[in-house]
Amino acid sequence: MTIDTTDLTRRQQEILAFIHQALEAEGRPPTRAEVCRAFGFKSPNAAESHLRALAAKGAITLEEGRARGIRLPGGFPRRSDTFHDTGLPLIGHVAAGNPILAIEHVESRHPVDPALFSPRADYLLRVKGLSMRDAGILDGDLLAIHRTETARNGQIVVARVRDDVTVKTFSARGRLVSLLPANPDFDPITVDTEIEPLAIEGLMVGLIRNGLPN
Amino acid sequence: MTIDTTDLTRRQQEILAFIHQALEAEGRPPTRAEVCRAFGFKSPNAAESHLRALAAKGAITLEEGRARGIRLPGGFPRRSDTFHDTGLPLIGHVAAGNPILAIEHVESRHPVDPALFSPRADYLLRVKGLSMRDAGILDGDLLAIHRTETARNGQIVVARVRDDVTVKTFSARGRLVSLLPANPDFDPITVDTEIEPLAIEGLMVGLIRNGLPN
DNA sequence: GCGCTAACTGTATAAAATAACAGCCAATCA
DNA sequence: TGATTGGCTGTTATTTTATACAGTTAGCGC
Repeated sequence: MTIDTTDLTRRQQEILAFIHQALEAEGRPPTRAEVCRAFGFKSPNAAESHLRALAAKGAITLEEGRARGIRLPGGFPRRSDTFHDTGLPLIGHVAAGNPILAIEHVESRHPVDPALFSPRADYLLRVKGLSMRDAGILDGDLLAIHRTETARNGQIVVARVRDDVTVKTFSARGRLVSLLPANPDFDPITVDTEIEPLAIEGLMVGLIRNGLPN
Repeated sequence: MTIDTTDLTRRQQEILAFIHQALEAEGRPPTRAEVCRAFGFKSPNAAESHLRALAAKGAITLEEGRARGIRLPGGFPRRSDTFHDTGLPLIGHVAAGNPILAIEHVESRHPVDPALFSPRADYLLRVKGLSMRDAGILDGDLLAIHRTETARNGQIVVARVRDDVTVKTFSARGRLVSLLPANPDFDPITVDTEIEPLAIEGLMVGLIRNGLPN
């Protein structure tokens, strides 16, 4: 019994791909809220109706009343095949307001083993600018990012503040969170998390630079 | 890196086994309530305290405030063996006087596609020290090296001077060759090539950093 | 234009799940 | 003997998550 994905809409295919990716990266299915965050939906019902549609077409099954009750028919995919032949997705231009992992943003795939990094890398992000220069992160570098929503002080994170995505050093003191650049030419960003939302998109777990020095 | 299960109690091992089993069978970690049902506990706190104990011993990690937030450390089942034959050799301690690519020095192999870099990488070299800090090369980084014996000014090279191997920026003026650090705390090395032999071992074509900052 | 569907926003609420607090009992160890 | 630890019961507050209901907008076929 195979799934016929030809009758899935483009968007539904993206949602399905995200579910696979979440299973791969997190080891468990996403919640409705996590789907919303990934795609930038503002209503949980957007995710809900997509999941219903996928379930109606047999692409997934939904367990009623259970947290993370999304299941893939034919069992849980082997943790290896999905990324193995394809490598890590390189996320390109992260346009403001857009979900970081939307398929449209996958610029290419790089033949890098996610297990090269620990915790494992979920995707690559191309750095623009020199705001983390003194941390050895230069313009054009690829950052290996592990998807997570929590961070500890001193870790370098991908953070989203009001539809703006940046890479900075994380530093929290109570409800105040500072995003520190590693370059005196740039100013820290401080956010009161009870006033402005701050979302951690991921944790830098590695770096890849390719090319000769300019 | 394996988890030392010898310091887990019998009951804790049973709980851990159940978590593995749930992940295998359901494709997601169990909730406290599901642990209770599986073991016949009448209080969710029974499961909670077992999970806390397992987390304290490093057998699992717990994500705070997340449904089914149990994770197995190290991401998931390791499969670093896959790329073993295909990856790039990582050259360890480059003993003075020895050819850099002697088999004895191959510390390990890293699952990296040589074609990720251009020109293609032939091996990886682990950087020691901070003499190239301002070029974004930090202590512990892996440099992707393309074997060549020639270099142009401004390129970062692996050079051997009198049985000493270093990574520096190449700069030639006539018969004088300077190896320039990218850190004001270090001094350039200048060599008169008609007096002292200087050998270029290779050209830096990329960089890989894995691990969290600090 | 009309009905239909996909793809959402926005609001609300109940159920599921986490996580804290206060205990009890038996075994082990100093 | 007292202190500590593992392994639980019982209760409850709070957060997370699922899911229902009521809309909006845009495109597509007729």
